[in-house]
Amino acid sequence: MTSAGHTDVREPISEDHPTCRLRDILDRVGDKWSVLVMDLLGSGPKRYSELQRSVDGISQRMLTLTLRSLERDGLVDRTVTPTSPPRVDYTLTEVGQTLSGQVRALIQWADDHREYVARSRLRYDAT
Amino acid sequence: MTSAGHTDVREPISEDHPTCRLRDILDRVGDKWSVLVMDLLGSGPKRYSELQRSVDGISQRMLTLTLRSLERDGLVDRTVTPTSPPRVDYTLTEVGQTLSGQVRALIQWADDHREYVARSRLRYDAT
DNA sequence: CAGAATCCAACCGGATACTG
DNA sequence: CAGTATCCGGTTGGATTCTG
Repeated sequence: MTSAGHTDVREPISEDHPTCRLRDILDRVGDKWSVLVMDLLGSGPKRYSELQRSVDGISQRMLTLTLRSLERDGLVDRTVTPTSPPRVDYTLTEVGQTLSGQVRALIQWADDHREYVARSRLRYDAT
Repeated sequence: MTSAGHTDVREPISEDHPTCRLRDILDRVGDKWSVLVMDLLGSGPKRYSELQRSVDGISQRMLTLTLRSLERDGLVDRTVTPTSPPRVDYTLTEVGQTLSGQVRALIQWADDHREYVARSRLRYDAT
């Protein structure tokens, strides 16, 4: 589109290619902590400390960054109860739940093909 | 399961938690280049140089690493034609195609919610 | 053409310490 | 309790050079 002279080779993927504009969504799904947190929130609202205890190995820093990011994207709601000490609850939004569903489908795929991938790797590594 | 004394708090996510064993699959989906390469291969076999031209901005190093990784997992087939100069074609395997389908579903989700996410971010950043 | 190998800068994320 | 701020080591990936 930008220049002439192409034959039948696909256009290079650039900024306005659909796949690229979806990068941030894919990053989200690929993100270790986001997936784990969304998975936990899928079973109901959780407090900050609850998440920290449940997501094994997550640092305070990463939990906060992950929640902020999910909140920014409208996937998670943050509810502050200004008691003392303060209480903060996190919930999946409706849209967050639909993404969570997609992730679950992906997890299903992985489950269905775990053996296959494992065997492929063994075979490949034997070379 | 490992220790007593829990109330109703979920078990911490550990190595043998399903979500963790699927980490490598999610990493694959979240990987910038893997998704782009699989997307391209979805429309038919491609040569190495063809991929390099089509995937805008990918370095030789990353293209090779990505293809090796996809091949290792049994998602991509590599066919060498030992002419001179050599010719190498890459194709999605059957399993690779099914994953590609999942990714497409995810891309569909992102398409359906792009506006929502964009607006969420604008609102959040305005704070 | 299709890679392999090396080098190095940038980013990521864990650990730690501090706060309203 | 629910964070924020700072430091810093490890990994990632781009640029470059070389090869069958």
